[in-house]
Amino acid sequence: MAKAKQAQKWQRDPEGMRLRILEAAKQEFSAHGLAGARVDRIAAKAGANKRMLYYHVGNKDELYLAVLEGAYDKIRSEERGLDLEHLDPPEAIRRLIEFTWNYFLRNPEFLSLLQTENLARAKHLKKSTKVKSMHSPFVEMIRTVVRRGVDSGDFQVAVDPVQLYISIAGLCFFYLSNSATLSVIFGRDLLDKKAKDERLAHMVGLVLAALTGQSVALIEIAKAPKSRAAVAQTV
Amino acid sequence: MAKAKQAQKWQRDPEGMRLRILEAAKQEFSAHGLAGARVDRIAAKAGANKRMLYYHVGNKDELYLAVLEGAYDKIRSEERGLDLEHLDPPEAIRRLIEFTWNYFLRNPEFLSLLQTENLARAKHLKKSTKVKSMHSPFVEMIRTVVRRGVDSGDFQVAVDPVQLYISIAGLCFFYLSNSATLSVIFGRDLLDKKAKDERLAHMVGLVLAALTGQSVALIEIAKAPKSRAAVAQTV
DNA sequence: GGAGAAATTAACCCGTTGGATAAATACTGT
DNA sequence: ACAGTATTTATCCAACGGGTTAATTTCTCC
Repeated sequence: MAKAKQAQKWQRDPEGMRLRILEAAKQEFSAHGLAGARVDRIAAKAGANKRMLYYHVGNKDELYLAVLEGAYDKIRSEERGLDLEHLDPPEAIRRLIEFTWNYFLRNPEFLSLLQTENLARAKHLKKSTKVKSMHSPFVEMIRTVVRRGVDSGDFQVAVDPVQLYISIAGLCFFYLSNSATLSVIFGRDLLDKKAKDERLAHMVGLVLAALTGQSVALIEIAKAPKSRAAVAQTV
Repeated sequence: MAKAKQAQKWQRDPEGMRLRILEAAKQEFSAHGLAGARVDRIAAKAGANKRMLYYHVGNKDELYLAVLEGAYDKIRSEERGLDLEHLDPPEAIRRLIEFTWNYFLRNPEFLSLLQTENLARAKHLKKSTKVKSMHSPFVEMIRTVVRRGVDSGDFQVAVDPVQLYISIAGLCFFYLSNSATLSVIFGRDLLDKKAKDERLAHMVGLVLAALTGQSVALIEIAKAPKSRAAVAQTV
């Protein structure tokens, strides 16, 4: 048995163990939801023992909350790196949409976790002390962009930054988190490369057109020849 | 015990029983998800016996699928009554948004069910033969509206009806289905009357502005008199 | 009014699951 | 090298949950 050798690899490594547990838990919770998640599977996936979860993190609920907090922590910290301040307003909005879209694409477990937590009506999140304090300065970042856009004349109207953010997140989130049922309903694969490119173009066009009033590059549906066209068309 | 009397009320009523079971199951599944739902609770809520579920519908999965199909059936049939054909395009879009928004508000279990099913990557829905055939002529309805809008000059650009529908649904869906976590994050109650009114106005403004290019009535944040600032300002 | 089918109930079965107990093993400082 | 602590493992179990078996009641139609 190579067991001995393997075991050696991470014997007595509390930090690493905790991380592996959280990672495995993230996978499990996002794949099966809170009730569907199996503690033993998490343990197995983490190369650990069930008892370890309780030792290092706590019971199932605490484990779940830890995963959730970690997920929020991650996106908030990436958001902080966006520095929309130095872009001209329309470009800043475009970048915000692209970031959100790509983040959701890169982190599908994040979407699942949010869905799971919302099905529970945020019961667990409400208990979190950490998350509340994260209240990212993100909203202010957006508010500033909007204000600058209005001042410069790029935007025709001042939008509530929270509404705008929810709209952008919603456009991205719904498409991705519901792609499974939508694909069945509409009979198209919404996750192939072409479809995703089109979606991004559509969203950027929609939001920018609404803000600037220029339907330039609005919605690209005027499909071109064979290429993914998807491009817009100035009207 | 009034038990005897009560029991009399719906003794031997297969149709009614099936309906009560499905209704109870809808509640349970939307409240707890598939894995979290408890067959016994459904039975109790339906005023039935656990065995009855298996007798009338089948096992837990079949029950779940039946609920899901019922939910889709309901929204599709209501959608058919929209007759957007007789409205001028911008008005038709406004009505579509309002319908979607109100339907989601009136049927929160529908949102939960969709979330649940998407967490399962539509595993069950794919097995449904019924749902696929429902592929509502809804998309065509929207396509027609868009085409008319372009022809009349109301809309500046032709949008893919599926993208448009997903955008509208997404704007409504995300706000409502994620209101629990969003409320925590942003520290506002997103479900009070005022917030909901603002949201509807925002969405209508956003979509219509994008389509027509008229930012008129874009984002209505130009709230009235005494209400708490946060208001917009037409620029 | 009674035979047979349909509907309903009560009781049980048995694998699973979250969690707990206690023992073993590795590491630390002295 | 040894006492004490931190980490890990091997088992156990009581509760629960989905599903089944078999008996009971109610209806229907003759």
